[in-house]
Amino acid sequence: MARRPKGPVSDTRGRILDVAEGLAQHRGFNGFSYADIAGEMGITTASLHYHFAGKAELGRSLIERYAERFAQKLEEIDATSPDARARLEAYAGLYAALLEQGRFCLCGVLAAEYETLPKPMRDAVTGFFDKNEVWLIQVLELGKAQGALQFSGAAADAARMIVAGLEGAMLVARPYGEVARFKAAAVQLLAGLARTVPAQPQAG
Amino acid sequence: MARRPKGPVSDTRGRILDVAEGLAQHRGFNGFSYADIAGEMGITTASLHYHFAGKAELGRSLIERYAERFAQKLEEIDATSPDARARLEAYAGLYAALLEQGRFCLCGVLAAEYETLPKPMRDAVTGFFDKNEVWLIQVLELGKAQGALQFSGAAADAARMIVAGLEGAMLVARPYGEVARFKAAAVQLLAGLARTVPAQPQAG
DNA sequence: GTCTATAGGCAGATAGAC
DNA sequence: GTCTATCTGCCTATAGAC
Repeated sequence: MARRPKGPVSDTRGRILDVAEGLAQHRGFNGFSYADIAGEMGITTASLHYHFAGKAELGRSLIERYAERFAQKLEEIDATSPDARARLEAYAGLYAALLEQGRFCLCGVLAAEYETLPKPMRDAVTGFFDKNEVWLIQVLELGKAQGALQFSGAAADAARMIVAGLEGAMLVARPYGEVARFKAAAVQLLAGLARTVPAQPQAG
Repeated sequence: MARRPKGPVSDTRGRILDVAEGLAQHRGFNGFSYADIAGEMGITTASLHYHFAGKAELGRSLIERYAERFAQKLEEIDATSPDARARLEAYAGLYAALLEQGRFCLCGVLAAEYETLPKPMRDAVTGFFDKNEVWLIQVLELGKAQGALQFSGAAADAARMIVAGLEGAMLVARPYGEVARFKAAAVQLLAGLARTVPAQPQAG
């Protein structure tokens, strides 16, 4: 498993996706053009059309590669951290790492312009969130069984709150250009799930 | 106070803003054009330019009106709910009401395309979030004093988590078109701040 | 695979009549 | 205040040479 469908055949395709991903993360899908990609790469827009029939197809590939890589990182977390709480922190760490690279969650950005996206891209975006949710549910249920995590209600609701909280923290941190804003919100968010709270141990 | 700078002089200006606001919320600022507004209103783009010199100025007016109205609603909450927890719930209710009208937070959408926005719009967006934060800090500190709310760390961090959580819940609910998704996440979020938790009273 | 050249459409914006 | 007419520039996309 984990074998790549495409080898490093020409890798122009990959470099196009690299550039496009950065542009999409920073400017949104409606905020960049083929000319922007071509300009940054030193090629022409006609060349881009050789690799991707149109912007819609490029966009779909963009999300699919992004989601694939994200899923790989989740697998790595599973393999590295047996503890549910550590897994959650590593999960938040994926978002923080993005911000520290001066990037943002591609699907968070695309969610904001969801209605303008071509259908294949829309499906890929929800697919990404669905996968995140499934993974988080499994972590949350493990954590509950381990006695390391607590939450009221269904694991699915808690999972959605985590995705929402992290995506939102990233979204709001963006205008300020402050990674610290994201981190403070993330800590605050996960603190609500930790069973042993370090702060005021107010026995009722 | 609270006197409007402009009376209902011609109100074409206001109707333009109404239409543009809906378009911006649904498609993002880069996802609609003067032609879209004009088409929806049954006028021409030249007429739009009479009321707003350019799209940048229109955008700035859009945010300013939005922020003004939001601030008014916060004042109404202050006047209506003396209790801090009720205020927080009313605050989340503002977001829920937007979604139920099939709308989204204008500034949340704009935050996602922040880097592409003209400078005056960027300042207006951060101004909106700043105002939210200031209001929330005051509510959180009141709640702490009342003994109705609890949170670890600074009130400012908790405030930012609330804004992030609600904006994120709205963002992620959007691709699914499910208001319930937002509400579940919001409840989950505020539950972490309530001092008396209704769920498992697990005395440790 | 990459190029030049170009099509056809839409963007934001302006001049000037009414 | 709203219109017609028009400009310039950028957009995605294609044809066809190399």
